Amino acid sequence: MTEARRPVKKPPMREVLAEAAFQLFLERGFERTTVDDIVARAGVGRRSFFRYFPSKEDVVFPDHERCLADMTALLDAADGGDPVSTVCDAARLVLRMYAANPEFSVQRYHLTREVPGLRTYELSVVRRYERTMAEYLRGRYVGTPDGPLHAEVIAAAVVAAHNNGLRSWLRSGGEGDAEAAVDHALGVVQEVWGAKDASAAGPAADDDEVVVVVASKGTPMWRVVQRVEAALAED
Amino acid sequence: MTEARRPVKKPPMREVLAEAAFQLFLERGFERTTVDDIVARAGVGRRSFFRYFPSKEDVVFPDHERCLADMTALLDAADGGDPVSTVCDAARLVLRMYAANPEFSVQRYHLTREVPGLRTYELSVVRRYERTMAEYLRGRYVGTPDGPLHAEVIAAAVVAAHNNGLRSWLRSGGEGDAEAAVDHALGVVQEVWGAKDASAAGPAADDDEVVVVVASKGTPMWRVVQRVEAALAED
DNA sequence: GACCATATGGCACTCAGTACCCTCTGTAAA
DNA sequence: TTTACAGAGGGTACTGAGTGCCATATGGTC
Repeated sequence: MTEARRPVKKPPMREVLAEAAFQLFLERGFERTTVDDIVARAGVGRRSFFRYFPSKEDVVFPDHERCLADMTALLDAADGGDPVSTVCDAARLVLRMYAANPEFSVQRYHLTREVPGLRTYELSVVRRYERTMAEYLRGRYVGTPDGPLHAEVIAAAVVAAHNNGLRSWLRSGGEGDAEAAVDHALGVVQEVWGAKDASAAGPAADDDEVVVVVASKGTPMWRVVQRVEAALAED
Repeated sequence: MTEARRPVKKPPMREVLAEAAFQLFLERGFERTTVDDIVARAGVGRRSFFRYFPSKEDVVFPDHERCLADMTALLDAADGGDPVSTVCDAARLVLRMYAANPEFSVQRYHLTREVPGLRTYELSVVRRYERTMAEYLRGRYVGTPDGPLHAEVIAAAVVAAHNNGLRSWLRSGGEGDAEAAVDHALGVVQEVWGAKDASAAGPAADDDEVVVVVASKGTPMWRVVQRVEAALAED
């Protein structure tokens, strides 16, 4: 058996296409760039483009498919623990994908803001993350009253919080601390919906321990929640 | 030529097109129906279709544009009161639009479930409602810490809750009580995020009144919230 | 009648996406 | 070596959505 060494001869066509497409999108805009323009710059046949990307929009989000798979794997592997906390970890997976390529993410952000077709496409991508999280939560909440409802509301809240933190980082040009922004945003959701990490924080406090909260009537609920949360967090 | 007699009452072309299109979508499916099929059945020119509907998908959601305008008007006219409660009222506006034509809504629901293109389009529509609500909340939360974040999270939660109630009604074939389903779902969100209607429930309780809640550590936050809320609601 | 605005139809065009078939190249079996 | 095979990429023609432009009604006004 003669094994021929195989030095990587060509850069993968997928990357060549994505690179050429992104350059053109930045130069002329998404809508004024045709698929023929892309394949011309990439020096390949038109048919090849659609072999690697099912649509022109897909080339703008080349890594989401893998990230969604990662999230599914993370949730499948998650055992016990606060469901909301687990889902927040799943959201952080998406953030890290963005943070891995700051300049690309920022450019894509501006591109997506301007092109309605890309905004819509991004929505469908985000929706898949949300559904994945909601599915996981639904499994964790079986038997509890309004389990599916809670699952969907919490997933939506987590996604909204994540996106808020992510966008504020993207608006800053990728300069600030993305993790911190998202952690803070997710914290707001966890304060309200999370079971608090009592069960995960070492020896759980006795169930007999109690906290007392005093509030005046009419206080906005999330203020009450913040105080309750603070009280429950005390050690 | 000499055929000058035309007592046609001029049924609005928009409705004629929407009717013809929906019939065909139910008969052959959305993707196997071309715009040419639609205009042929409607007996009008192809160009007229795109005059009334910017895309083939739009004809499936002919009333959302008006509903969005209604929601904007409602929020513009809203004064004072609990912001979350106001936004929930805005969501109920959408529900009532669906409930006004149960059979149409149910058929459209099944159509949308099956056709990816329609699902994506619906996402973009829902997103516009969500942004409208978030925009309103952002205005109401100016000056409060993390106002924009709260605005987006609450809007997302309200939309998710609304859609949960709406979908459960649609799945039932439009038989049950849509308002009740959505009210219950929105109630879950309001329990957590709402300021409770103390300021809107007649003579507000004195700010000096207090409630005391006792909870064991590790209690899921929303259980705590339910009890706090119940306590705050007492008269 | 002439005049004007609006509504509609017709036609041609661009471009995304698909189906089908071709070539090329490297590999394994005869 | 020849043959057979497989997989990557190229080429062509087609469908169908959406747009621009222009011609043609229709209805109202002076």
